[in-house]
Formats: sequence, C-alpha cells, structure tokens
Amino acid sequence: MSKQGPVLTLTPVAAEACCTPLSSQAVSAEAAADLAPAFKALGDPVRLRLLSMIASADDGEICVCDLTPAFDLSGPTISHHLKSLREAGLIEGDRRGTWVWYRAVPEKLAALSALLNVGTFTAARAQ
Amino acid sequence: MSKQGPVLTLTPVAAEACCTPLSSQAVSAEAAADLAPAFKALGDPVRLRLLSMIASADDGEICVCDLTPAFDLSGPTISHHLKSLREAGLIEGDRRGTWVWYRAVPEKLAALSALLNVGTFTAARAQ
DNA sequence: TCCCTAGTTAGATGAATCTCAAAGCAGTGA
DNA sequence: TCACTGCTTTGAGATTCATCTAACTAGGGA
Repeated sequence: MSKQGPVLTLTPVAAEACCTPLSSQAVSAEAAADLAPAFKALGDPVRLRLLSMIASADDGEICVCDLTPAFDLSGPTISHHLKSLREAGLIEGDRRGTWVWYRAVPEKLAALSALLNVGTFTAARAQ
Repeated sequence: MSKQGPVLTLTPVAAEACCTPLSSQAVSAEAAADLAPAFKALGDPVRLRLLSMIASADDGEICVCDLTPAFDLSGPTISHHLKSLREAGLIEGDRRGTWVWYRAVPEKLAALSALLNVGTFTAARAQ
C-alpha cells in the first residue's frame, strides 16, 4: 500500500446473504462465513451500546464526540470499536469539517434480524 | 465443587433483557452486557451453522451424531462450540440413552431478532 | 463384568482481541 | 503559516478464544 489508506474507507465485507430464517433452512458454510463477522461485531457490550446509540440517534446519525464521553474508555478504543462495526457493515460514517458522523445501515440490521426470525418456527411449536 | 459438574447443566446466563429494538432506544450498559454474549456466540461461522442446523431440524431437535460429521473438525471441538451456544442460552440439550439431542431456544432467538428489528426505523427513513 | 461407542472435560498451544499511550492526519481559525 | 482540536492509526502488553490430543463419564450389549 502506498502509505496509508484513507480514514473512512467502508469495506463492504459481507455481501447480503439475505434473509432466509435460520430455523427454516440451514445456512451454508459460505453464508455462515459471510454473516458471522456481523454477529461477532455485535458480540461486545461496548459495540452493542455504540450501535444502539447510533441507530437510535435523533436524526439517524450521531457525532463521535457524543459517543466517546458515554464510555469509560479512551478515544482510540472507541475508534477501534467503531472501525469493527464499520468493517462489519453495520454502520457507516463520514467526516464533516472537524467532526465525524456515524449512522446505522438498516439493511444490514434487517438482514441479521431476519436470519434470527423464528416466527414460523415458534408458531409451529407453540401449538 | 465436589468432583465434576454434571454434563449438561444449562446455565441461564442472560436474563431476558427483552425486545425493545436497538433503533428506538439505546440499550443500557446492563442490557448490553446481558445480550452481547449471545451475539458473540453467533459470531463464529461454525456455531452459526450448528445453530441453524439445530433450529432447522425436522423434529425441532437433532442428535450430536448428525452434527459432527457435517464439519471438518474434531468431536471435542464441536462439543466445545455446542457448550458455547448452550451457555449463551441459544440451545439446550439432553441425553437419551447413548445419544445427546439438542434443540433451539426460540424465545432467545426471538429476543435477539427483536433487538435488531429496524422495521419502524427503516420505514421512517425510507420515505 | 468387560468392552465398545457417544460425547464431554482437561490441558496445551498458537492466533485473535481489547485496551492504552504515542504518533499521525484532517480541518479550523488566527 | 502556525497552533489547536477531533479522530484515527500504530505498536505493545495482557487476555480470550479455537483447536487439537488425551483422558474421562455414560450407556448398551455380550
């Protein structure tokens, strides 16, 4: 690499291996390899809170400067977790002047939610 | 401890910090600490496949003897991953004679799915 | 009782992850 | 141009994790 990549390149890691619920059909090894990183990114309490703060932000986006003070962690550590979420395709961000703003990627969240959706499954077993 | 715990104790790790979508309200630090382990358990391709095989099994349950051959991994490794899923509250299992059978815990999957549910969020932003 | 199979537990090892301090880059304003 | 702030990247140390082999427990059948 030439020197150093741009700050906010959004690597589109996982293609949308979308939407067939886990419980109606077993996922392929490829789909699992594709989707697991997103769940892994959610598997840390700090990142889960970060994502929820971002996803529930008033205007659909939030400044890093509003995220960092909410945690008892250093700036670099928060930045590291935001990078994980970014690389998992769960959030995206861009710089505007001095500040960097992040917003959620609802399609990605929806895909994960759909995978875990057990509607038919639970219904079938409930009766 | 007396000697060695029972084989299949199902530790109910996370209380059901159920159901308010991530995008409508930020999760508390406690709820995040409660739910993150379940996502973490899903964050490995092998465990994701295991869970999906279990959740999509014909009779709602499946024998370990049917799971192990599907992977290029040793028995103990599969057992280790099943233990992770068990401790995350995603599956439960019991021994019947020679074999051990596992089934999914749909309530837990539903809780995770609900948390990621961005229905209102996406609808609000789509138009 | 003895042996065989199914599955788990224990222990070890290499890889990945979380965290921080220090350094670097980007933008603003004097 | 220079200094200042905001955020990211780098590099290092400590911890956690995935995987294996070896040993163990549980049950079935001769």
